[in-house]
Amino acid sequence: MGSTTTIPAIDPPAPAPSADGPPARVSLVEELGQRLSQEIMEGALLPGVRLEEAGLAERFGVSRTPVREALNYLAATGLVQKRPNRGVVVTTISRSRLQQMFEAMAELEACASRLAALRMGARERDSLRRLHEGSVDLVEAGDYRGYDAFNRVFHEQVYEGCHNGEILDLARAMRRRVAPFRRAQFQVPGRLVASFAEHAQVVAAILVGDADGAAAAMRAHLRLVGGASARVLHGIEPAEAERLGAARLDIEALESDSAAR
Amino acid sequence: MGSTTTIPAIDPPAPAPSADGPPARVSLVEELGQRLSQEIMEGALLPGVRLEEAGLAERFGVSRTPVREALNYLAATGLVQKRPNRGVVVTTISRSRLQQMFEAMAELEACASRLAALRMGARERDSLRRLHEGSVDLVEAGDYRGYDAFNRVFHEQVYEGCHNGEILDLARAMRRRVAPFRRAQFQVPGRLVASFAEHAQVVAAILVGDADGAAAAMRAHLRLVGGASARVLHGIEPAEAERLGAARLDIEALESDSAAR
DNA sequence: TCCTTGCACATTGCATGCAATCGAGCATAC
DNA sequence: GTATGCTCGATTGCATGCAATGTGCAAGGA
Repeated sequence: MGSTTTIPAIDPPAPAPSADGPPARVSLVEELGQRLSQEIMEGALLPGVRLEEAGLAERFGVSRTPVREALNYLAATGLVQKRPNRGVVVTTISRSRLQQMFEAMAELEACASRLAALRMGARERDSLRRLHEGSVDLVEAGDYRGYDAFNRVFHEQVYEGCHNGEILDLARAMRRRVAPFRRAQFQVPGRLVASFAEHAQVVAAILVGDADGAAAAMRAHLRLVGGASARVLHGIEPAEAERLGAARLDIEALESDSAAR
Repeated sequence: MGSTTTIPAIDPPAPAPSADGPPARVSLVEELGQRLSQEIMEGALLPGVRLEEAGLAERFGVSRTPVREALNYLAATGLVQKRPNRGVVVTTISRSRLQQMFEAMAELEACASRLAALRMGARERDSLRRLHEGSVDLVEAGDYRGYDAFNRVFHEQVYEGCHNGEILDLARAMRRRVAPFRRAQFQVPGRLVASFAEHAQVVAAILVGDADGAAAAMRAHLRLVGGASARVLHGIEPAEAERLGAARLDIEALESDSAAR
C-alpha cells in the first residue's frame, strides 16, 4: 500500500452542472420526507420526540398514507425508530452507540480520503485547496455558523473526490444520521481553530497523493469531532438545555433504548 | 498506525444466546419484505424484472398497501428501484456501478478486518480460526454450495469481530445489495481454492493482531471476488444464461439505467 | 414509409374506513 | 396500601376506492 504516488490527475467526467431547471414535480412523500428530516437534523425535532401519523397529516394537510410512507423512509435511513403498533420516535441512541456511529463515520471518511488522495484530478485538488484556504477567514472571525456550512462543503468535496458513488452515498447517509447529535460542536472552545488545523493536514496529504496519510489525518480529525460532540451532548450547554427540558431528552432516554433490532 | 499489537483479547459482552423463543409475531410488511428480498438475492427475481403492486398483492393474498410498503423498504435498501408513477423494478446497475459496489464492499470489509484484528477476543479469534480450518473439507470436495454457506458465516464473523454495530450494519446491508450480482462466483474455475488461500491470509493477520495486514488481505480478497463475479455476470455461464433469456437481463439492461437519483 | 397525435387501458399516488393492538386509568382483591 | 385484572380511549395496521399519471396502440398527416 504505497503512499505518496505521482498524482494521476483525472478530473471527474461530469461535475453535474446542477441544472435542475423546471420546478421538478415531487411526490408528497418526498416532500414530507425532506421537511421532516430537515427538522430532525436541525434540531427542531429532538431525539425522543414522538411522531404520530394523524397529527402530522393534519399539520401538513394531507392524509395519513403519505405521512406513513415518509416515516417509513425516515426509519429506513435511521433518523427515526419504529416500534410495532407503538408509533415512531425521533431516533435516540445510547452513548456507546453514538461513539460507534462516530467511529463508523470516521472510517468511512478515512476511506474516502484515501481514495481521494489517489484519484482526485488536478482541478479537484485545486478546488479543495482553495476551499480550505478560504475558511481561514471564518476561523479568524469566529463565525462558527459560517464555518459549519463550509465544513459540510469541505467534507462533501472529499467524498466526491473518491470517485465512487457507493462510498459517496454511504458517507452522506451516515452524515445525515449523526447530524442530530453533532449540532453546535464548533461552540466547544478552541474547536474551530483545531478543526482548521486538522483540515490542513488532510488537504496536504491529499494534494501530494499520500493515501495513507490522508486516511490517518481524516480519521484523527473525526475522532476529535466525535469527542467534541459527545462533550456538547452530555456536558449540555445552556442554550440547548432549555429546549431539551421542554422535549424530554434526558440522559436516561439516551442511555436506554437500543432494544430496537 | 502500528500493526502487530499485542492481542487485547476482550470477548464480546453477550454473543446473543439467540433465544428468539415465541413464534415472534411479525407484520405483513416485514413478512413480504423478507420473502421478496430473499427471492431477489437468490435470483428467483432477476435484475430488471418489474414488480407491480396489484400482482404481488394477489399472489400473497393481501391488499396493495402492505405490498407497497414492503417495496418501499426494498427500495430504501437498494434491492429495487422506484420510478415515480412507473412502478418498481429489481435493481439493475451499470458495469461501472457494479465495480464501485464491489469496491465499497471491499473497503467496508477491510475496515471491519482492521478493527477485528485489534479487538477480537481470544474466543472470537479461536472461533474464526477453527471455522476457517474447517472449510478445507469443502474446498477439497469441491462443494461450492457448501462453501458459499461457509463463506457467509466467515465474513459475518469478521464483521462482528470489529465490535461496532454501525459498521456491522453497513457491511451487512452492502452484502445484501451485491448479492444479486455475485451468485455462482465460486463456479469460476479455481476460485474455490484461491478463496481459501485468501481467507488464510486474513485469518493469519487477524490472529496476530496485524491490523493493516488484515485490512490489506481482505481488500485483496474482495478485489478478486469482484473480478470473478463480474466475469460470471458478463461471461455468462450456461446455466444462468437460459433463465436470463426468459427474464430479459441483457447487457444493455445492465448498462443503461443509472438515471435514478 | 415514417413520424406525430389522440385515445383507451393499466398502474401508481393518495384518501378514507374499519379492525386489531397497545397503554392508561380505575375498580377490585389480597 | 399494594398488587392484579379489566375496560376504554387512542393509535397503528391493513383494506378499499377514486383520481392522476404514464404507456401502448391506432389513426391521420407529412
